Amino acid sequence: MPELPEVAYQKKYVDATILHKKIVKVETGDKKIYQSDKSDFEETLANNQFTGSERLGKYLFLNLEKNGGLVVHFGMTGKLEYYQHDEVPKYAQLTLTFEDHSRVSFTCPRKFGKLYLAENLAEFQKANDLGVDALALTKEQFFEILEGKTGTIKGLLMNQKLIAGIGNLYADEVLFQSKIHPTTKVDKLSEEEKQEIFKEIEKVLEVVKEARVEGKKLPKSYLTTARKKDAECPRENGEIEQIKVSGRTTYFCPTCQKERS
DNA sequence: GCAGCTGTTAGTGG
DNA sequence: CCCACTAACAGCTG
Repeated sequence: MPELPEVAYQKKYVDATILHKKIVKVETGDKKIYQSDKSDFEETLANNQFTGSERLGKYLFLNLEKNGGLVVHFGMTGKLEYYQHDEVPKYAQLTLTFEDHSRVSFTCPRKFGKLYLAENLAEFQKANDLGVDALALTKEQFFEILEGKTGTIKGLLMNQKLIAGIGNLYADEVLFQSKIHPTTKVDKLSEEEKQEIFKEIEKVLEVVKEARVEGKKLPKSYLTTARKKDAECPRENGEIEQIKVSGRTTYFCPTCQKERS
């Protein structure tokens, strides 16, 4: 459940399910998920309640009535599940029982997720060196971030310290929509190309977020729908290629996205 | 059986 | 310091 659009969906989900209910029981799981002592989480959450939520990049901040809030990072497989029955879902790493007997579990099979306690989101952002949220990014901020960078554009887009919220999938999508080769060095981009990438960051994330939140499919013109070996380019310009960029599997169309010499 | 995967981080090396 | 690459984390899928 990881990149910005999927976390936006989780935000909508918790807003509709777990707010304003008193937490009467806290059950914690594997210590590695918890970024501070489990006892701190138990003490903070018990007899408390969530009053709202905020998203920053791939992180979800669940505001508590007292003592700050709970921050969730979903890793690659984490999600929040709200339910009324007794069986706790498999791979639950945190389960909260509310006064009305309903429950929420943070499940995380691969245990790449993380839970934090924080005073507020701004403090958390600072403490964890997170960049500006990809959907709050202004053109001026984006151009400033690009200034003086020498690495690949894909590596930059995925760097959470610079821009928070874009991962492997949507970095590829933004570059496909912008018709820019993923290994293009940032200092080789023209002003028009930078402008185009900025425009597509906002567009791609809005379109995917809308699709995730409303449970709709992605447009056929999206690379994300053709993200596998031997797939056809959505613009029918040949076969999609797979390479490694910044250590991550990368899909692109060699015809639409020309490599820089 | 084995490789690969929507994420992050530590370590290495250029 | 910046950047690229690798391995590691753990479970599931093809």
